[in-house]
Amino acid sequence: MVSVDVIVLRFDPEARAVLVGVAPRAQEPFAGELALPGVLLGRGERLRDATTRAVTGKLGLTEESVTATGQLATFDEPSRDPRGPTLSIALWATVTRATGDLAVWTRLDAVPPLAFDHDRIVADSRPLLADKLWRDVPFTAGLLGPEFTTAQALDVTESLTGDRPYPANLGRTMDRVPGLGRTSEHAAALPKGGRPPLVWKWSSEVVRA
Amino acid sequence: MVSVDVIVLRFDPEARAVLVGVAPRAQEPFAGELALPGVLLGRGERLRDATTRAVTGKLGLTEESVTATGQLATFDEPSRDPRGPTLSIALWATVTRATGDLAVWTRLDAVPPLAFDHDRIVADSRPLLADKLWRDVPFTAGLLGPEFTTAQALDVTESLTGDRPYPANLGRTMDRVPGLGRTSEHAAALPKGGRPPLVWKWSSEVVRA
DNA sequence: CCAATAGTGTCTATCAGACATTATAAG
DNA sequence: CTTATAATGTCTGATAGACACTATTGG
Repeated sequence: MVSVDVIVLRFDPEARAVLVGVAPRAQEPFAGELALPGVLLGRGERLRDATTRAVTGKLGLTEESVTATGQLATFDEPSRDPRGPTLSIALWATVTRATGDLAVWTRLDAVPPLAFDHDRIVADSRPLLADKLWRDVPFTAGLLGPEFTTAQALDVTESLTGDRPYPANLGRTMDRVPGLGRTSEHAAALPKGGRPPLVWKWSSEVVRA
Repeated sequence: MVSVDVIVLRFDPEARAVLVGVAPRAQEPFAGELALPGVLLGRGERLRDATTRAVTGKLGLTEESVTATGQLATFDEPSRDPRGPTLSIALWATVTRATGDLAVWTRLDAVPPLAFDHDRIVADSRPLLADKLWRDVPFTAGLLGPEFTTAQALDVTESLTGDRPYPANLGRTMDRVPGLGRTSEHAAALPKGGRPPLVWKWSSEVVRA
């Protein structure tokens, strides 16, 4: 018995934070409690397919809203599922907002208690996710989307690593990310005033338009 | 069906290189061909236990010769096993020389063609292993043993990363590894002359004496 | 002494961290 | 002009890379 449990991440520009998608469980065990979206891996099924199946089935998102996926680690505690010993392969998925969204979105830095050993999965995975930012291009592009502002990049970095870098330093980091470049465009003016932030874009090889 | 395939590593001071333990397969498919030691994961079995089972069963080493283990990645290509779709969880194990050794030891930088998708597992895992050296303490200590010389540290680094660092620079790296320290001891004199190398040791919290 | 090996001091380039200063917007 | 936000120039300290020089052994 192998289950696939997914840490679904989305950047919310309004909340200025990275959110994790969880959902109340429909069945026992832990019925009604919040849990990471997970499915049992089918025979011969690819991990990538099981990941989108979990995201669409348990969170109600569409297949197109999944922008990137990847592996995290495997959890093998035999007592992690009260129904019997199961292996859990933890994966990440980055998604965009979609219609039919049934998920409960919680800030990555304040995930509520979850069913099974999902608290542990989230806790163990956080440093792995923080490490991917600006290093793993599909992850970073999936999370931030095809274009974004410096201010949003700061928010995402703060959500994942726990502290906010200086803008000048983050700019240097981003200049070294392959496929990412500054544009001369400025984003729309802010509601409360202030200088409009610069827009960054991925080259066409990295993200499909 | 979940199989556990292990990259078994041992440092050979005579060969001055890191070696990988493989063994000819006893059964079809791929009978007679070299392969990584692997076993099917039992129901409720821990990955760590399956790893030692593979190392002792397929390579003939003893349980005590396994000094450390850990995860690498999961391979899910459905056609990787001609008997049908299986998942392979790749793990690493560091071992010491043991009596009853049935393994074929090949240099990590010259692994011969292997059965299944094991060539791919080795290729994909190499950068992961190189990354662990001097960063993952159990891995490094398991590979080098409780004490070792600067010259051996250079050999291991060259085997894993592909190039040989300058001794002064590697010394600085090692000074920053928690639990590792220089001693004032010198190793035995070398056969061909030359200054005897310094000995490094792990503190007692890191390795059991 | 010479050949072989190892250890150490130090110069340089690069990078991460930190701020002060300047720029652009709304009210 | 004030408040709010963003961008940039630049100083400092840490680290990685490179290499010359010194040290210790066997023959």
